[in-house]
Amino acid sequence: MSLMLPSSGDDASEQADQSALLDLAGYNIRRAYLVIQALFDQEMEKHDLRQAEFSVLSIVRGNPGINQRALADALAVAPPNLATLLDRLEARGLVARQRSTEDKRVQHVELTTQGVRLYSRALKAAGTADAQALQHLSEAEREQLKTLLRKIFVE
Amino acid sequence: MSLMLPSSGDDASEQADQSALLDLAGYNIRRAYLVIQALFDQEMEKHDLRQAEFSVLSIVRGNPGINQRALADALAVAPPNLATLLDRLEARGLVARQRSTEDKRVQHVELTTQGVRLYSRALKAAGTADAQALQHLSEAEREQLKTLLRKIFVE
DNA sequence: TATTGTTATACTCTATAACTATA
DNA sequence: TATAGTTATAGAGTATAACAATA
Repeated sequence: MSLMLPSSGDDASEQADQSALLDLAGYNIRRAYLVIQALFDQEMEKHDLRQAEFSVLSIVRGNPGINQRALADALAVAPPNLATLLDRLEARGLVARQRSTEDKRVQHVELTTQGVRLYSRALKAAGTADAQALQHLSEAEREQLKTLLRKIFVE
Repeated sequence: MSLMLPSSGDDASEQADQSALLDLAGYNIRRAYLVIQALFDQEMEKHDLRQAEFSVLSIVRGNPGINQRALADALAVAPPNLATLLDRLEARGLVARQRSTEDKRVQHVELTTQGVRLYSRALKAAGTADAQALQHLSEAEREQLKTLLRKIFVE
């Protein structure tokens, strides 16, 4: 369609040829990531949660009493950034930090009752964003997509 | 393996349960994106190119004389950010901006000879990063992955 | 000495407002 | 009035160094 463009590319209504980039898996992943990220953010905004905050709630929900080190590892977040993340979530009454009695350097993190409630609603919202992003894929295709993606990030 | 953890999550060698997040396509895409992005950056570093700069070179290579407006649209980059991107690439002698004679507001962008040469090498490097990220996928799986991803970002 | 968590800081990306020059 | 491109700036996200408390 935009093959053999004359060397002038004036027409703004003309779409640029992206075939070289579309051959790269990395570019396709990035483009899909941007779409689903936007849908996700739109849903999470309703709960005043950012991506990283939702991930914190999710890991803590599935691993009550996890310490900050393990939490930072699971999230691939640097410890200083986790500290400020938790500051905000704690100030909102969604998580609680408790100093370990066995090793006083360690802090255990838990969801508060309010945190559990918000996470439950946020998880539904995340599912909604997912469903929107995947609306053109069959159930089998959705499973296959996840399977293929995991082959990239699981060692 | 980490199912039914006791409510203490002390052991730092223990991996946190991420099953709730792994059910979400968005999380799988993000994790895969982070992996391929790291490999890509590592390859591009050899050519002193950032992701956005590589994309600029690629679009301009396939659309010589494209104007900045169309280029910004294709890249999903805000015009102010494209301006500084092009400043750097132009200062390095990789692209050239030429004011249109028909509409003096418009600038056409082209690769210089040096830009073509660098892009050619960078494209190979991008392929290398791609191959590393996809090393556990068969050729058929790689094609299917791209097909599935495009169903997400093509409207 | 090494580790957990914190503070402070810096760098990159991205987004917006305000400007210019042209149309 | 609207558009192409620019400058300046502000906000996220991310990364590192230096520190305090504890082991």
